[in-house]
Amino acid sequence: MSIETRHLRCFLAVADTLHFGRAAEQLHLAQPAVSRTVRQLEREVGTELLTRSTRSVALTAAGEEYAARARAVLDQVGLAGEAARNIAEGRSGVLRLGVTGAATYGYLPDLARVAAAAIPDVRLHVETEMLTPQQEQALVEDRLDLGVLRSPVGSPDVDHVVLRPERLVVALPESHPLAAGGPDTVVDVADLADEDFVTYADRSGSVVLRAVLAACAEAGFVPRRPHQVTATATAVALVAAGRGVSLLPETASALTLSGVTFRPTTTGQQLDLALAWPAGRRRPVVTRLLEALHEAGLAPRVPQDRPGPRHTPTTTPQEASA
Amino acid sequence: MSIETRHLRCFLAVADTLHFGRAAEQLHLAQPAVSRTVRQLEREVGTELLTRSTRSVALTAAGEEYAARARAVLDQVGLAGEAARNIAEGRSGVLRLGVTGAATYGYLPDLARVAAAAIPDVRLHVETEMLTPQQEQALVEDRLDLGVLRSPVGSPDVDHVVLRPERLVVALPESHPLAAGGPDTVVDVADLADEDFVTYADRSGSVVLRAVLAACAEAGFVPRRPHQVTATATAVALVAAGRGVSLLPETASALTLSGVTFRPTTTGQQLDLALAWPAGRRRPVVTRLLEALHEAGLAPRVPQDRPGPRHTPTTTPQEASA
DNA sequence: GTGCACTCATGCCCTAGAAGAATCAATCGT
DNA sequence: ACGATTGATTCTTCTAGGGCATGAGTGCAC
Repeated sequence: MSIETRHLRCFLAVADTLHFGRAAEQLHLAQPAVSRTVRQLEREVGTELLTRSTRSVALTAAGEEYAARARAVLDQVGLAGEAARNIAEGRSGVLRLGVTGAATYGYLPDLARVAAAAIPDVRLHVETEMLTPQQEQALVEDRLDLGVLRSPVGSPDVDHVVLRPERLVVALPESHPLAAGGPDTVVDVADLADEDFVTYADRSGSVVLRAVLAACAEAGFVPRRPHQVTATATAVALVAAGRGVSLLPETASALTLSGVTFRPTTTGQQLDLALAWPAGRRRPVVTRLLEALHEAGLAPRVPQDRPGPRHTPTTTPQEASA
Repeated sequence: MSIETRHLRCFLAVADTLHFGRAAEQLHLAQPAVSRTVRQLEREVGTELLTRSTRSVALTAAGEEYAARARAVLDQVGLAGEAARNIAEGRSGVLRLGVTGAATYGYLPDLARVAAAAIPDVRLHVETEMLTPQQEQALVEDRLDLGVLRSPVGSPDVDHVVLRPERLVVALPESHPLAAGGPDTVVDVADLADEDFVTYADRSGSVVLRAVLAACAEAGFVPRRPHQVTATATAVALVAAGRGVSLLPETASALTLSGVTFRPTTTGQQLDLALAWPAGRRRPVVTRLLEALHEAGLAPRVPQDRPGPRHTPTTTPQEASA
């Protein structure tokens, strides 16, 4: 046999009242049951916790210590349940978030602010510079809870909601002739034909890269791409250094580096910033965040999670909270 | 019904193996029992902890959190038992110690050193300047575990062992004529007849005061006592300030203050420094300390605690460990 | 000092509920 | 499509936790 919380509750009742009968009453038990249960506990612990002398009861020094710890244990059991419920109902917990390059600067700060305000006890685990397909896979494999990515979303096991249509803007060195006009001066993509381009690297599936190449093709040229980067900040830094120009989603213009100016462009290419989650097993904390974002005007209304494919978690479950 | 450690162990086994059958095996139970117990736990906690899909099992986020906390709870239950056993076997715990005035300086430091060395996890709660009868009463009433006091011990409910016979020494201002000789020069008590004496106050039962008065009577005079103090250090300080002389137990001479010299005296009065504990309920930590003191040559051999009067703890039990 | 009242322990019995066995249902892989 | 695997369900069995009656020890009253 081993120690059950029943034993602890019983012992604590006696420790509080210093009276078996009174303790029994308090526990809605008969006195002999209390006697036996406490004795079992002592036997299990391996030492006397109470000094009984048919007329009175006192705690031994060991019993004092044990009582304090037993109380802590019962508290912890209660708190554990509360913590679990909080997580289950989205009031706390780790939210594993993936973010594409540009959205890190134009959307993540707002999201983080809303999350902190709406969910008292949320901890964000953010992975940035994740391409859309990477995020999709991570969502399906339960390595992410929520992705900030660009549609189109391919996987049927990932649900998403479009946040806003985005145009491509051009990042120009401040000294560039095309940056001469006011901030609203629209730059014709065709005028960039002779520029060096800073683009994302040819990793598989960058939605932005595809849009950039399409915009250039639309304007009738294939961009020269001497500089290829994997992080948005690097692209902007290279532009600031005068190494070329870069077509980026609007959100990237939040990343203001001295020496860089952003201008709207003529391209019809459109990028959709979106939030995505695993279909059918959207975490409550995600649902709560989506609602908060909606209320803050940072996301559209999002319906209940559809039952979805209930994909059996195959490999890695959620990582343990450290 | 409420949550028992049985539920936690069951759940943790499943959380570890992610397999009900395997968990059952590990727990020496049949699979259905595990199923039911985990379900009970979930019902009790109020939320799903596991995602089951007949082919596989995974923890929910709430389950991850709960598992971590449940593990902590079981650990704590184990540690609580260990802590209790340690206290019961005298390897740790609070030792409430009373010390008479002079012994604070001549014996307590040694005792504290030995205690720290012999008992890994002991905490001393020391009350100093306690007169012998005060200590006796505190021992009987379970407000002290061990007293450093002076025999004779009156109460039959207090056992004691004499540490050493002590002579009275005289504390003299450095400039005093009697302090002229070497440190071994014996001072005749009769020569102090015309001095101002610094003595303990006339509180009831100071063994030292009684011995001092007896020594003076022996030498044929009644001391003039313009200064009465309640703390040994104060007495020595007053002597240092040249306000008088003081007869003190040898142990007090460990309290070297500049301006004070100690000299042996001719008096036959004897004081016994002793260790005392409540008869019949000597705490294990005390027993252990007594043994250690014996091994260090700081106390005589002390026998097992006699069964004693097994005095029912009437009023205050041991104070809770803070 | 004797008796009474109080309180914790013990023995016996009973039943609630925990565990086992057999079976079902769902899902994945071949 | 079928078999293998695995968790859930049902029914039965039996353990052990709880109640009742009682005993034993102790302090208190008179």
